[in-house]
Amino acid sequence: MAHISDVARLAGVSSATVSRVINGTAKVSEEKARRVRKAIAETGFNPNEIARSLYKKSSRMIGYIVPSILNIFLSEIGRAIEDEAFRNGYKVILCNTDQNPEKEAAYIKMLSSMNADGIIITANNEHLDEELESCRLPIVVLDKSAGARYSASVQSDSYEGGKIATEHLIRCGCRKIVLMRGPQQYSSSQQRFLGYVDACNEHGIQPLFVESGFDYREGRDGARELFRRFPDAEGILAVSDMAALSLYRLLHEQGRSVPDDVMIVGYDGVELSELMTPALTTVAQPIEAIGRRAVGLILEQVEKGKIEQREIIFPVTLKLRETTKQI
Amino acid sequence: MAHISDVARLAGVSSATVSRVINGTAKVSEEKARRVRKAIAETGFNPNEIARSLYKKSSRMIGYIVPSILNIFLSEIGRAIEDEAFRNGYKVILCNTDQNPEKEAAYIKMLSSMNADGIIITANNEHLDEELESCRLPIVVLDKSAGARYSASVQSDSYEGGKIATEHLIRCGCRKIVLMRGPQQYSSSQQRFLGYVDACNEHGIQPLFVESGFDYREGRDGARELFRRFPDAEGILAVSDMAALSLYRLLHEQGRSVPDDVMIVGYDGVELSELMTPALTTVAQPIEAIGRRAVGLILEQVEKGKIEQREIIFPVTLKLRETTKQI
DNA sequence: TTGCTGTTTGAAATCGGTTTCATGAACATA
DNA sequence: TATGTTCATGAAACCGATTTCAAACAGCAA
Repeated sequence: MAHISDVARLAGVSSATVSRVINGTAKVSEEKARRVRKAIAETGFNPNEIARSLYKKSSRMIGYIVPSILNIFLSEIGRAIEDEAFRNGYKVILCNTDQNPEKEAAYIKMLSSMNADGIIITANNEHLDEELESCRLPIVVLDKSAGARYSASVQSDSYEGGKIATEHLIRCGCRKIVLMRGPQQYSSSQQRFLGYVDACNEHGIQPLFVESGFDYREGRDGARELFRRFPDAEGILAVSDMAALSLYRLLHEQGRSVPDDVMIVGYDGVELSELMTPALTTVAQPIEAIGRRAVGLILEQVEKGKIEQREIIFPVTLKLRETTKQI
Repeated sequence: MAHISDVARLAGVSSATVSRVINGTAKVSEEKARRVRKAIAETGFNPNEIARSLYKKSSRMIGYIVPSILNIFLSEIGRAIEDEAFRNGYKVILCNTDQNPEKEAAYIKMLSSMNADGIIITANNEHLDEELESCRLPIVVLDKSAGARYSASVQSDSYEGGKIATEHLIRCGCRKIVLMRGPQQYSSSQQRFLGYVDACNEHGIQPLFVESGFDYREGRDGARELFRRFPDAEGILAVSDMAALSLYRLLHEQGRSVPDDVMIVGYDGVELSELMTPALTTVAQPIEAIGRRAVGLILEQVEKGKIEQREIIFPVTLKLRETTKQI
């Protein structure tokens, strides 16, 4: 691999001049600039990003820390993050934690020692606060947990999401509506629960719920619990689209028909929700916008050089499809 | 952030000694080692990985280059790669190319300039060969394309996959079997096609096929084409589990019942295949093993310091579920 | 021609680690 | 006691860029 000094020698200039031509950081005579460009082309010089990072104290990397990349919602957000980062000359480090606190801590430490420029994180672990506190990076959380230190949060309106989904089921004629409630350490789960409860109260309906995690497997467990406790549920608010998939499967096994016997509203609005059969009525989050904005906030903080707290909340939309039926 | 020199000063030793204690690269007297460890704890010293990488010419990073992380199969493999990499102290850079040759080239260049230790790639782009050629990194391809330069390939037995899936449909009584054929620049697609054709020929059946890409959307287009050309298909070999999902949806819309009117066999064996309704009969690839092995091969080449060609082929298994029915 | 200003330019310092290499201490051997 | 050997240790070189700073140079006025 050619070094900057090779280019400099070939062009008959100093490496400082080569650096200036590459980065446009100072004026270089047209004559020398031409020679440098020629030498770069001839040697196929590709500046060593590590050396650059060492001096600049920035590696143009953003860490994306998630419990599991198998969570389709998080992977769709990851897709948007990667795209926006790439557009801006940044790379994304994928950090899958399996909800393992040690892995989370290790990744945060690692990102900081790699001069990463920021962290985008979804994690419900209180132990993390300490780690996040000690690292000076801009941190954008996608799930504001109560006391955590972070520079910004990007979310969608979970209260509204819980509320409109519930109201929709009520309009569909459901009276016995059960919420699969997400882990309550996430503020989004709390908000959604509140929206649900408020909608119920406004219509004189008794709020009912079971606890559930977000992924396929946890969703299935949550659904089993739900059927045991509320075998006569008429409408179900799933914790996620993936959980809705598991839920539907269980209903199907029981010979119950959707939406005629039971109605389902999913959450997230992942691509899959539209493609599954039956197509899932769901509360869609603006996934693309969330991912892009998260990156945007990191870059903003990097440019400004200072960390200032921001909270972004996007609106959600209800997608009416085949797992609910309005009368 | 504390530097190694701060630790050295506090412990009353040189930074060389601190480095030796951290890395265990040479003997240090127990007395000094103790002082160093104490100083590290007191300062909260976290070695700068970038500085280390610069000298060592290794950043302990592996690039994972894929057309789209939204492809569940690739994201499940990515999960295994991330896990295995982390176990070995490596990080994974997520490189989503959207099949965009420029993005692919940019990522390869970037990984090489970052002193990455290897690349794991799924890409069908011939233009890439040039880029891959010029970078000295170990490269593991997950889809050996004909002439590309790579150090190793990890795949599963696509010929066998195509064959057993076809034989299964034949055993189920299908005579009119259509293959959704994947892009033929992938050797895996070619092999699967061959397995399909051979199975057909052995049973005196006319091979039929349409072209299709792997993801939801491309799968839906492929499925539409299939129904136009072969409205009376009895059995369909989907190009992927995700395509099978789209396919099922279309059949459902047409009021055709699965498996009674038409049977479907998916491909890949992603988690979703088991959870969708009806559960998908599919040819399962050993996803976990493929991901782990790919990382293993990279690490092997890094240790040996030399690149030697290897080709790994894992066996596939047929998962019998609800979209086919043996008579 | 001299003196002044303003711009190009390269030598050297810098980023923060790791490793080499020379030194000196400790110990064994003659 | 003199000599050889082993081993822990720190100063300095190194990785490959970027940036600082002072010198060289060009342009212009007097």
